[in-house]
Amino acid sequence: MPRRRQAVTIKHVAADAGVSLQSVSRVINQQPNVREELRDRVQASIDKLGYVPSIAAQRMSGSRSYLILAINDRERTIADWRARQGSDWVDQMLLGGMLKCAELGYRLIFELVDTHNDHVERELQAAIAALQPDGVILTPPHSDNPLITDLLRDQSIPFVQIGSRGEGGGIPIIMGDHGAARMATRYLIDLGHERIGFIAGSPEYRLSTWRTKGWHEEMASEGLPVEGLLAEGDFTLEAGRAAARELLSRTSRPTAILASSDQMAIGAIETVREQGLEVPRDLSVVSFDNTPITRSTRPTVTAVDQPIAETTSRAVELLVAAKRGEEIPEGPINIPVGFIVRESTAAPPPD
Amino acid sequence: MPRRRQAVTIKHVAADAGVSLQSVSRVINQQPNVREELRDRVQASIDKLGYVPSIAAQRMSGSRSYLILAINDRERTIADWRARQGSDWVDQMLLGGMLKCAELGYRLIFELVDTHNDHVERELQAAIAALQPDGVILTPPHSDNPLITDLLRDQSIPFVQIGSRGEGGGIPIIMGDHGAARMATRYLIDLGHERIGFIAGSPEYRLSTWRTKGWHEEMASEGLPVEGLLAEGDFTLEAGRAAARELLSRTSRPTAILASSDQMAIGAIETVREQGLEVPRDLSVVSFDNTPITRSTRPTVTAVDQPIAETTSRAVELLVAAKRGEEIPEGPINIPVGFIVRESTAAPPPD
DNA sequence: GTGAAAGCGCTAACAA
DNA sequence: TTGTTAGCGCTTTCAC
Repeated sequence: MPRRRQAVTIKHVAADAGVSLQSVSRVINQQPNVREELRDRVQASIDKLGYVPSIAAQRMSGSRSYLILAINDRERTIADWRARQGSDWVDQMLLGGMLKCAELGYRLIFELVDTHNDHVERELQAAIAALQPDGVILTPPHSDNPLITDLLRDQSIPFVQIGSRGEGGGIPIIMGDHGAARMATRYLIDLGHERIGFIAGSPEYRLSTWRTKGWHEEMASEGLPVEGLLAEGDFTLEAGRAAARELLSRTSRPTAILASSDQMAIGAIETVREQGLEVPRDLSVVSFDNTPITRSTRPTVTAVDQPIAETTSRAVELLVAAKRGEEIPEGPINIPVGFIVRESTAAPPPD
Repeated sequence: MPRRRQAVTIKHVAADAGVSLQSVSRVINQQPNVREELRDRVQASIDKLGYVPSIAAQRMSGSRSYLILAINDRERTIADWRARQGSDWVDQMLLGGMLKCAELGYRLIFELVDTHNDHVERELQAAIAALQPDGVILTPPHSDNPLITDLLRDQSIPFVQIGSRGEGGGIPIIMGDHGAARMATRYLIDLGHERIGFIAGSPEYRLSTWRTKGWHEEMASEGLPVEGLLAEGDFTLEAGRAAARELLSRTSRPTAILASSDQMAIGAIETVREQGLEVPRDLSVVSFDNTPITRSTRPTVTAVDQPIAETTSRAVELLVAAKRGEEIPEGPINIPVGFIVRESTAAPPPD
């Protein structure tokens, strides 16, 4: 392989425009103190030669790499990809993140990091050392991992903590989990349900607690009981089945179930069906996530929509703003969720 | 923002091990002419200090960037992401590509490029100039775009053409479209079908032609007619509906339909149903792709499985091998497809 | 087998 | 407002 050099460098542009390297650099970086005439001349040369700065070189000398690193949990992500069950979390992150990055002249690099590894830090550190990103986007369950947040804070790399209230020193963004759980519970209450079961997600994810709390509060606000109506799962289909079996075995069985993931909701629906009941006639089901599968099952599933694309887009914006030294709003940023009513919910059966 | 420097550089390692920068570089790059004793000593320092080379610096001086660029069609990809219909093409590419890259010490960068743009070259050129990738993975419909292949060839950047027979000068990889279409057609013939309709994909994709040819040949091999049994679509659900309407309007209506995408198959199923027919009782349907949705519709869809992850994985291997100057096999590499039988196929109805 | 020197493309700091 | 200088971290010569 021949050693490949940049086809058009800043030198070519400088020569073509008859100015110094510095002036070209200033134009590229939209810095002040450049006369308009000179700026135009340089820009013309850039366009003419089709010059694009090498991010490697920019990173080498300057303080920016124009790279944003988005971190996801390796095990879980690969499992989702392999399962091919239509979880589009990654796609939605790319949708929001890549487009916003492109808009701002950045590039999104997607990385997998293993939470359940003693070497989380080493792994992350390696990615950081290799890429020198200008910012990092953390997703659950990494968002609140102190090994990770400490590392980033120590190196003063701006980072966003998605699904975190922000104890780690990063910029916290949440997708209204608490409010969403209340909203979904309220929807079921308004349909006439009184015994509403809740299948929580794994406690490793903070949002699990927030959602549980939201459900709990909304129930309490109506004076409805929650005793025996809470089960826990790990977001998987199988967990949904098990949790549903548990909830249905109670003497006073729920007429509705709110599940912390689409997969758990679908597992629950299957279990309900196995017990000779019908959704939504005998029991309503609402899920969290709103992945594509909610639209193709029978019945289709009423779901809380996680605004992942918008959240990631916002995350990129915030990181770039932080890098530029702009003001970042105080406190967790809350991206409002959606609620999509489909076929899996109805009024409870008459007693 | 403070100017952030590499925490541990090659200098630190060199100092720690008491050798020259050069020797450290040689160890990192596994070059010959290093005594084992020295190699071990350097490696120990690397591990101790947690040193990871900066790819920016590597790229600056050397000939490698350790970056592989995967190019997808912008418009189509974003439309898929927005539609949230569960297409997991991107995920499968990442699954195969990222894991193989990680294994080989590379990094996969995912990029979107607009085919229907006069500036394809500019866009691609910009990505190349900015990132200086060691290799590029082209996916349809980019794979055979001469604007793109010429550009890459001129710059002697190794590239893989997925879904191409390789006229562009890159490494061609195909996912057995021709054989897969024959196989699927054969499956239907063996079930007893004689009038098998085919919904082709848009001709912009070469694989559309290959599949059509495969179907045609298999039909011919049995002496079965194809007249009035071919319709064309653009892979979308709506196109599937339209194509199915067309096929069903023919005097001698098919008893089975082979569609070039899952979405078109589902569109076809909906149309079939609207006409008062039932799948698979009155008409069988087979699709190409095997995206998650095939498993959650009613009936579930029998499908040709596109081995996207494996293909991408292989693509990365080949690019790295090419970069190393290793021998690349002649002729298109064919990754075998799978065939998943589900509920949408059965014997044809009695006359 | 090992080390020293030059330079990749760009920007920060300073000088003019 | 503009240009000059000195590196960034690494690899490629080319000496030894």
